[in-house]
Amino acid sequence: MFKLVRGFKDILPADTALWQHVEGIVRELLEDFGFSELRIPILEQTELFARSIGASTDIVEKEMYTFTDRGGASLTLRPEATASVVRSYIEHQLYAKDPVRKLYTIGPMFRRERPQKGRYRQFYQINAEVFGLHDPRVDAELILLLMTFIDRLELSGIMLHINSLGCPECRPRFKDALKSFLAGRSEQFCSDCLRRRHENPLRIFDCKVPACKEATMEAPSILDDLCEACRAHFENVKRSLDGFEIPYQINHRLVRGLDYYTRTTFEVLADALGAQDAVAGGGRYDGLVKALGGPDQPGVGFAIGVDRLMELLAGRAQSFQKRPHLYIAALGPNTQERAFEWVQDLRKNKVRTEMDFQDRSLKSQMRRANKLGAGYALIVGERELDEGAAVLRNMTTKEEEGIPLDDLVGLVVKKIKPSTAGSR
RNA sequence: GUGGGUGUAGCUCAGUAGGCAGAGCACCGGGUUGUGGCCCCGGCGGUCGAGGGUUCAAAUCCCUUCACUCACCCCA
Repeated sequence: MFKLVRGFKDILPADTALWQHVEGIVRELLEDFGFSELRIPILEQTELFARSIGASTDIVEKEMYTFTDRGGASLTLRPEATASVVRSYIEHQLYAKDPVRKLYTIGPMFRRERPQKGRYRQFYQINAEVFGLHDPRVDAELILLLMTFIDRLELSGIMLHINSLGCPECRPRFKDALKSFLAGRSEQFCSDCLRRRHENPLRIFDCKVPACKEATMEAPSILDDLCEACRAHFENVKRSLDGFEIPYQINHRLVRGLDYYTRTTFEVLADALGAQDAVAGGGRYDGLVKALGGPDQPGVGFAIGVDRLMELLAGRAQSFQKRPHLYIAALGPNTQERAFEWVQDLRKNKVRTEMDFQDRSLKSQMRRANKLGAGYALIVGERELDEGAAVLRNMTTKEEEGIPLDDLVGLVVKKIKPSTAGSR
């Protein structure tokens, strides 16, 4: 028997209605905020990711699905979306007509990590990116969009963390300060941190080992070392968030995994999740467009981890399942033939209709109507054919009434349609 | 890549001094010769993850392997 590839998963019919619902909400919201959808491919040249994410990051070094295609090119299944969006923005010169662009994209990403709760090798992200604007209000607006989305899903136990990572002006300065702080304390850190100290010192703040956490308590904070422009930017973001009345926590230990981030960074954490508790994350990446060969245009964006979001919504899936409006219980071959025609005509009228094809007992058919959650059952056997009227039963009130066969479809549509608005 | 936990019916899981593979749910049928949910009865359904070993006898003991899962790493 064939099985799923490790770390990959099927999203089964029981869950797809919920996925569609969530995607519907976010699409509507994004478009209200002025975003347009961009559909990008799943494959890119490997070099794109090495240049954007950072050649020495774990993602690029050991997690990408990279292969050589038959023409000899090195291609990679995208591990994230921003690089592709930027590539597209540059390649099609979307900035030429208007440098200010708000783009979103939804789709799967691929990273060959060891799977665990909330982490898959193929996972889904909703990405939103804004190009061409330096204004800190744009950062805040993006966060507002994200939190509004979370709000609409009625999630609780959610926290927003924000930080600033500075810019090429002030971050190197801070890195040096941090390095010299760490210099004399190597015995206080775990082996991972000692490695991080060289590769990406900011990552030390991310360590989960209690001793490391404690050892960094007195470490310098990037927020104290920001240059004047970055400080002002961060203050403005906070002021806007306060204006929106969005609660947030300033977390100077918040670090991004990808190299391209500058200034504002943020993460949405959910305490109902396990170790992988970040539902969304993002920030500003002012140098990326230029670094990838485009004009010197700034960018801000975020990614929502859809799989993790779904984990938080688990249990709600059932209420989004589509249920038939009508189940036709037909008894005997003659009535089945008539019923088959009615089913098609009713569907043309947008009445979700099901019937039985197995010539089963009325009891069985009623059971099935009930199981499917049908709003109504239409019962028709030889007796009804003779009398010229079928029985329409309301499955919740149990009320029954005769429906003349000559205009059955029309009458059923009239009878059922008005009440279907709220039914699923 | 590292460490822990778990693999028995479609699902959730019982089942060790080694001795005929079980329950609940789900599914199908019946109780009601034409009316669903509750109840009752019956039925369907398993190479006990895989391979090897010990034994008269292995779901159970031993070895190997695979998968799933949680955590580390890394990250949405």
